[in-house]
Amino acid sequence: MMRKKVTLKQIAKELDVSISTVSKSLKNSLEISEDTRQKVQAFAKLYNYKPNNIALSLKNKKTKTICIIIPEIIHHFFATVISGVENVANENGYNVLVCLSDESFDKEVINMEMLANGSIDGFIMSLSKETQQKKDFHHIVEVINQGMPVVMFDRVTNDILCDKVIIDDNLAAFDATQFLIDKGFKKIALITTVDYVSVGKLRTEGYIKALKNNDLKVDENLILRIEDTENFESSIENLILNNELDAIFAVNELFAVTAIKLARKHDIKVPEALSIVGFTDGIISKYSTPSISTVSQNGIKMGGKAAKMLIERLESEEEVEEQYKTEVIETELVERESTK
Amino acid sequence: MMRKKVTLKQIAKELDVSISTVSKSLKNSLEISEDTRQKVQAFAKLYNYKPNNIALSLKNKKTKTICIIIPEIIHHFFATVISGVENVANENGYNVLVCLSDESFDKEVINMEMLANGSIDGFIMSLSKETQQKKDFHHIVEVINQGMPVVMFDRVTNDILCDKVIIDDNLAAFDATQFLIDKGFKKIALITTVDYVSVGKLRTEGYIKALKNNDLKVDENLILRIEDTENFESSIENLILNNELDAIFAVNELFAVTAIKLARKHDIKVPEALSIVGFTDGIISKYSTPSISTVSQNGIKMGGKAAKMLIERLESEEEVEEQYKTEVIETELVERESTK
DNA sequence: ATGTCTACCGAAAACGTTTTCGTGTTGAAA
DNA sequence: TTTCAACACGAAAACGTTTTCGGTAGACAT
Repeated sequence: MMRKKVTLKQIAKELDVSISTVSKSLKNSLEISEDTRQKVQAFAKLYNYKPNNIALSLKNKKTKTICIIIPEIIHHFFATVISGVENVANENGYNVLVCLSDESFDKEVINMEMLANGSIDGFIMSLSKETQQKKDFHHIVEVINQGMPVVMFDRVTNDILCDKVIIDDNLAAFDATQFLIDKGFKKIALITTVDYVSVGKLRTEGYIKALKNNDLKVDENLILRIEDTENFESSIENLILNNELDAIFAVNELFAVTAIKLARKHDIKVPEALSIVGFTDGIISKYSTPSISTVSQNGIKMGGKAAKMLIERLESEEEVEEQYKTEVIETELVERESTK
Repeated sequence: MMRKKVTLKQIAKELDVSISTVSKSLKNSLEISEDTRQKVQAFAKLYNYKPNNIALSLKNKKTKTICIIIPEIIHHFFATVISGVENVANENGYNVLVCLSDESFDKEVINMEMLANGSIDGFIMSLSKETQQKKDFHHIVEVINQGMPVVMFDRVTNDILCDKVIIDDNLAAFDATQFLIDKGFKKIALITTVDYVSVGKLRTEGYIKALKNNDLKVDENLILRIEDTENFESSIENLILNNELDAIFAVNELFAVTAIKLARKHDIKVPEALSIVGFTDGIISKYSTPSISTVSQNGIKMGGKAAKMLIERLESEEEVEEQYKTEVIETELVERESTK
């Protein structure tokens, strides 16, 4: 019952023809007589012959596999990106290798070096926090210099020339803040990350720009920058208690939902007494109570676009080079129950 | 600046030695003189030589890659499983290819056939709903018969002999129901899936067993079986309104959180007037308000175990065969705010 | 008999490794 | 001087393909 995979060589031997003949027959080459072709094809079908992908990869110098490196798969946003990548990759006959950097620089480097040796045709990646902090991108540069295309998404850097797909974090944050201002709120706090996280920094800038644009003064006391390792609950609690806030703009779901929880803890009603806007339209925003108004970044679309760009570069054959593009995926403010 | 990967052949030519000599030198073979070794190694380092993985795969008939096929990556539980798989895979030098079946039988088949031709060393998979419904497992049987190991997890089937890792869905549901009974609740409803979803069926059985065990009668009106495509909100709403329920046991997070939302809509307070227990400890349960008491199935552990079993089989060399094991991962009832 | 054309097929190279086996050179022992 | 081991290295096969380039046989015309 246990039938190992059959190879061209075995078929050739069995049928007493050459390997070439078998190969050509299976490809319906006209070089081979009708008779022989039929015979070979019948035999191949009987034994369920399928060409060995590895051998093909070696010959073609193409693996039809792309790798996506992300910091965390647990984050809903990254999961949707993978989903988007997988979709268009599959449509184009590519497989997707998933690597998790775990926000670690070393893991990112190891993964890239390990795979840049023929295993895959190209990378799609979002930088780990540690990499963004160190600003060390040599591993990426090296890969690109070897001629392997890289597409970066979401957490990108200007220090690397390659295709990118991002959202306009600055604008999205600007719009979200403006949305709160338009509702008449004056004291609008910001819960953000430390500045080395590229998207956090951009969103902070957007927030500030919106305030200035409306002649509201920027109060540093209302800006809470949260370190990654920090236990941030008490910081947020203080922010809420020490200021009579009208609204909060949080740069991710977790910060937003935590703010809601802590507000409720102190009997501050959301949205009646405090409005909250988050960032990233994930599970939390949709199912929390109240559900959270948030900036939706379409991960599926981002992943799909990134995959499309990568595959186009892979198949455009030979280096149109230096025509790197940065695609901006539009965001959308979805209004839910946490704002009034 | 653009330096393509260097091969043994190129090094050999450059240094005017044979390919064999280069290969052996890099492996520090004693066959080669100290002098030559140094020379070759220096040159290789200079040109950043790394062996080509594809060539190695072809030679060794091992790719050091395993594939995990899941129905959906968006589901938090599956994301955690991937995370677990990735961890132990990486520790053992394996890469992880992720395929999404999208709950579709055809995609599952295509993916497996596509990859079973040398691209990977083994599969870890959870069945798609459609596959479970059709009960057609020929693609999996074929792969196994080719000698490629398969580990199934979570959504498994008795029709296939292979390693498996599951939770005791029946027992977990039993315990959850018993937990509600112990609190003195009599009218306990069940929100579950249709029976062809293996885990849904098992959980339903556990619920029934617990009721019977406590001499509570099983009321079919209190059992809501939800079709996949169905818009289930109104069904749940009816369930809640037409019965004076004490508690609800839901077989997944989504059902649980929806029940909470609908109860609140009709001013039924959770947990004061209605207690709710869910299944799967994901984002929703943790961050919903009230947070949801739920059966936690440790996805990381499940994925890790599955990967471990697969890798052990891959490396145990040659068919200890037919010693298939089924590992049961223990679950845990985490008590939160949705029960009193 | 010679030449040419076509139909059909096989040998071999190539992709990049690893490994077995052989071979030539050296120096020392007999 | 002969013999033999030790040493250093290379040739070649193998993994499974695809593809180019010949080559042979027969048919037909000259």
